[in-house]
Amino acid sequence: MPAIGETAPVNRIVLVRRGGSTVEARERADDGPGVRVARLPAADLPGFVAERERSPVRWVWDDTTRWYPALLAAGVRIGRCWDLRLSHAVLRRSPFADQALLADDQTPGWDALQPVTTADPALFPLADPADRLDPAAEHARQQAALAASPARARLELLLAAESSGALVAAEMTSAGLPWRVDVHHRLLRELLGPRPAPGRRPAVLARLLTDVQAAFAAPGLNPDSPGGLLRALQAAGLPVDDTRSWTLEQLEHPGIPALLEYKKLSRLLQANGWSWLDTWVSGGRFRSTFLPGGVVTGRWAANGGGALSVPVQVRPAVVADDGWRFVVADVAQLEPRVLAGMSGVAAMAEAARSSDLYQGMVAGGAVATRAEAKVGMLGAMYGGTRGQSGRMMPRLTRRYPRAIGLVEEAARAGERGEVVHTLLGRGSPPPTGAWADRPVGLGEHPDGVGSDGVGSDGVGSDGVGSDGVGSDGAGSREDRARHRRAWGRFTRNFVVQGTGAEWALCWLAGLRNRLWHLGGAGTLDQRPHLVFFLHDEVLVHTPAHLADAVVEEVRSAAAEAGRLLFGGFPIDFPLDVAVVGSWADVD
DNA sequence: CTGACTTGCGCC
DNA sequence: AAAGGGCGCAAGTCAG
Repeated sequence: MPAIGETAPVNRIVLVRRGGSTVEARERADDGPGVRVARLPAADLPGFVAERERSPVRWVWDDTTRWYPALLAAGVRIGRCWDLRLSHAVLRRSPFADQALLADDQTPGWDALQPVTTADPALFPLADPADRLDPAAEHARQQAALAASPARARLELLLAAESSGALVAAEMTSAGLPWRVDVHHRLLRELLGPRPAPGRRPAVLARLLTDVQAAFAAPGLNPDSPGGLLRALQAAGLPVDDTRSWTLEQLEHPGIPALLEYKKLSRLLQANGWSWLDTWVSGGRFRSTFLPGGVVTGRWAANGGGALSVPVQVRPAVVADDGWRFVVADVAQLEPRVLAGMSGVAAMAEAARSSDLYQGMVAGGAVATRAEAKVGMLGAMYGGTRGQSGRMMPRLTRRYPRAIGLVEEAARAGERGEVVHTLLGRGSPPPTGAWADRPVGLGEHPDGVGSDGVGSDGVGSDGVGSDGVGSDGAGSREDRARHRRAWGRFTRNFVVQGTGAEWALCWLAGLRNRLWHLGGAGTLDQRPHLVFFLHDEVLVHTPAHLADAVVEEVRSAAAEAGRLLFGGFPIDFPLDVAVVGSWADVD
C-alpha cells in the first residue's frame, strides 16, 4: 500500500514547457546524480506519462492545474506529483522553512503564480506567467529548505498531502458530481412552479410577493432589497434593524410567514434555480473547480456553482448512475478531536474514544450536558466569549488545561502580532493593518477569556461593528484593540481548523490511492472514484458491487490519517458512513 | 454604465 | 438558534 509520506526512493521527473508545443522531461533517480533529459512533442505527453507510470515515479511540475486536466482528458491518471506552486506557498509561510534557502530572483513570480481554472483542457495557455519560471531550480530550492528544516518529516508529509490533494481536485472536476437534471427540474417545478420567462418571477414567488405587499401595505415593495424591506417592516411598526430570517422569525405579524417563505424560495431560485442548472450541469455532471490551499488555513476553496454549499434542498438531484452507488462519509467532530490530538490531552482523547466526543465529555465528568460540551468547545475553538460558551470556559479550562491552553496561547500570540502554525507546519499569514505595527498600549491588552472570566474592556455598545479583520485598523485605541482581539480569534481558530484540514488531506490522499487499487482495470471513472470533498466529508461514486469494499477503505484511510498526524496517541476519528443511491438519502 | 462594497444565506 | 472561525455567490446599493 503506497503511503502518503513514503520514503522509499521514487524517481522524479521534472516536466517543463519549452515553447508552445514541446515538453522537456528531466529525469533523475532519487538516489543518484545523473539527469536524463528527453524532449517530446506536447501531443505525445499523455503516452509518455502513461508509459512511465508503469513503475513508481513522482512528477514534478509547476502547477497541477496547468498539466493534469489535459492528461485526465486523455485518459491518463498519475500516482504522485510534486506541485511546486502549492509547495512554494506552504514553505513561504512556514516558520519551519529557512526563507533564505527559498530566496531567488524568481521568488516573486512563484509567490504570484495563480492556478488556472479554465474549463478548456487545452495544453499550454498562451503568455502564461508560469513559463517564465524554472521548475527545476525551484524544486532544488524547496528540497534544500526541506532538508534544512527542523520539522522536515512533518513538512514533507504536508507537501505530499497537498500535492496529492491537487490531483484529487483535478480528478473530481474531470469526473464531475453525478447530477440528474430531470430530478432537479421536477423539484423546482414543485416548489416554484413552471419555469418562467426570463426576467419574470416564478408563479409561486409572484403569489407570495403580492401576499407580502398586501400584508405590509407596501405595494411597490421588493423583498430582495434589504433596505426597502427594512423600511417597510419598520413602517409596519415592527422593532427590527436587520432583515435576517432568524430575526424575522421572532416577530408576531400576519405577513411574516409569507415573507419567510418568499425569502426561502427566492434563495433557491437565485442559488440553484434553472439558470444554475443551465450554467453548471452538463452531461449529467456538476463540475466545479476545487482549489486546494485556497483558504489561508489550508482548507480548500471552490470556484463555480457554489460547490462549497450544495444545499440540502437540492441534494435529491445528486443520484448515482445505474448500477452505481455513493459512499458518503464524514468525520464526527473533527476539530475538537484534532485539538485533543495536538495537545496530547489524554482526558480529552478518552472522550474522543466515544463516537460522540461531546457525550464522551459528559461521561468524563467535564460538563453536565452534551449541549454544554458542544457550545463550550465551539467557543474554545472560535473565540466565543459571551453568552453560554463564555460561561463554559472556566469549567473546560479546569478539566482540559492543556487543550484550552493551546488555543488560548494561539489567540494571545495572534494578539501580539505573531505567526502561529498547524501541526504539520503551515504558518498563519502575518497580521495586516496598522494595529500590528504598534506596541500593545497600556490598558489595551485584551482580556483573557479563560483567565479573567468575562472580558471587561471594549465590549461596550458593540454596535453594528465588526469591521473586517483585514482592514487597516488605524483609528482609535478601541478600534485597534478590537482588531487585535479579532486577529486573536483568527489565529486561535487557525491552529485547529488548519490541522483539521491536514487530517482531511491525509485522509483524502490515502483514500485516493486505496480506491485506485480497488478497481482493477479501467480508467478513473470506470473505478470507484472521489466526486466531492468538503472539509470533512467525501462522496465516492462506485460500482454497486464494490460499495462495501469502499466503506472499508474509507475507514482504513481515516485511521491511517490519524496515525500519520498523531502517531501512537490514542485518538479516534469515527466516521458516519452511508451507502446510498442519492445524496439526499443520507440520514 | 462599471466596479466596489454591503447584505443575506448556503455550506463546514 | 446564536455566538465565535472559514468560505462563495447573487442581488442591491452607491460612487465615479
